[in-house]
Amino acid sequence: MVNAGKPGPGRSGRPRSGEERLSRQAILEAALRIVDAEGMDAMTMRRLASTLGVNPMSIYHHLPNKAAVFAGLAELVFGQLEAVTPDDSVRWQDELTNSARAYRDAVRAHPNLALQVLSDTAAVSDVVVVTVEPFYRALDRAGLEPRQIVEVVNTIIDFLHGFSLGEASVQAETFDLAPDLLRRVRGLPEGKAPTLTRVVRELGEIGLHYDFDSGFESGLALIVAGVETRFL
Amino acid sequence: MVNAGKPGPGRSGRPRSGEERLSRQAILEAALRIVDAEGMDAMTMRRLASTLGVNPMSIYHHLPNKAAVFAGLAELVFGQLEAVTPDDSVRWQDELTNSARAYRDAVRAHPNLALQVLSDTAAVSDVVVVTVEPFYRALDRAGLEPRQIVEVVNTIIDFLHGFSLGEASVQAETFDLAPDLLRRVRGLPEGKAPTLTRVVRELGEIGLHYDFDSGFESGLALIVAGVETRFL
DNA sequence: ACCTGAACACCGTTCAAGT
DNA sequence: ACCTGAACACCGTTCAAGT
Repeated sequence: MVNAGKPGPGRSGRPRSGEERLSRQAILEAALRIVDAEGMDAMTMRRLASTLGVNPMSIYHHLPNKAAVFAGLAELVFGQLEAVTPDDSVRWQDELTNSARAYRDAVRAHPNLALQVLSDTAAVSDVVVVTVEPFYRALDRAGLEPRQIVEVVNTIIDFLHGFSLGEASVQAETFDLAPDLLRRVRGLPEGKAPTLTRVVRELGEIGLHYDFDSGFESGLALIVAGVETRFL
Repeated sequence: MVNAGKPGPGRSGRPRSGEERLSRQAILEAALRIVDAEGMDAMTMRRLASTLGVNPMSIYHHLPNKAAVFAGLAELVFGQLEAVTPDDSVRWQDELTNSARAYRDAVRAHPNLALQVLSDTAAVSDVVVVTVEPFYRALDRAGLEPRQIVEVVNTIIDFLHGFSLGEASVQAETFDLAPDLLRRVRGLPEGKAPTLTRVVRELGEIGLHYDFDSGFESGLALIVAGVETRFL
């Protein structure tokens, strides 16, 4: 990952048509590479310009400010979300969970960006319009009423966001809860959290390890079971 | 909210015991006021020092860097979470939802801090140890096995985080989805999201307005129903 | 130990000027 | 329209020096 270096000498003035050195798309792609490789803090306007071999100010002709760059990145990420094609031969439960998995995958492809993506309401609601269709479809097939569909979709999206946030905040895909949690629990004043203490101890003895994949699946299963019970 | 102004002249050197002008607690409380009033970006070390009437560098004797200040704020927020006292006379379902409400309330008391709070894994898991006990207790009373309890608690926390993130990102407590959503949906290419389009249209006609309170409650109800179906 | 002042190596963005 | 260079008003943090 070599730095493209200084903008080079002179070369000022408007480039001829077709010779533009920059575009919104090219800028966003470069920004995404920086964020993926080195995190949000490394993505400064000056750094971005430097990797593009361009004057920092040039970027402002394509995007109004730094916030717009980040918003554009959120857009990019959701644009890469794989569309779940309608298929009446799968159970609505599977259509729902497949859609949820695609959503999770899109976010975790760029963990350094998760915080930005999940908190950028504008970007989120823009894609919600497009990416949320499979959720609507699955629940419609299940036979829910419009108001119920909206409720359930919101709940699933909230779960997806919370889960993705947690997943992105941790580097490893699987890690042992046991030592960390046991140490914390041991440090607690006697009787302060008795149930927690007991549950963790019982699990600790059989060797608990948390992994995100099964945590994700069990969360989805819980919600699906809730839908079946409440609305069918 | 008047600025406390410049550190004042001279007054250098170590203060006598009991005359310290600063403390970790005082610094964090000042930082929280800034964040609550003007947001995360306004909370700079120099600004913080200025409102404390102190040299910017003084802060570094109590907290190692800016990140530590933010981490301390996350701590503070969860410290304000109201403990749910054990009470066997309430149904476990109510104990669970009451605990969830307390968690939501703690986060939304400082919306500008939500992003930091929810993504600071260290802070989150530190309080999890203490604040998660009521969730464990309720599910234990319901009769779940340890492994099931952990699964369900994680799912609820994920939902809480996703929900809180969304709630914090919006200024108003209630807002009309209709105009915004209808506009977006109208702008869609024909047939691109047919179910969404239909569902939104049906709701739009009877006048949909989303409000966070009922969205929260219906999410909780869904999860509780899932627990009852899957594990009881 | 606790507070200060000057300094370093950065930022995002405005503005005037080039073609 | 698109790119540049200099400048403005900031940052977080290190370091040496005070008491």
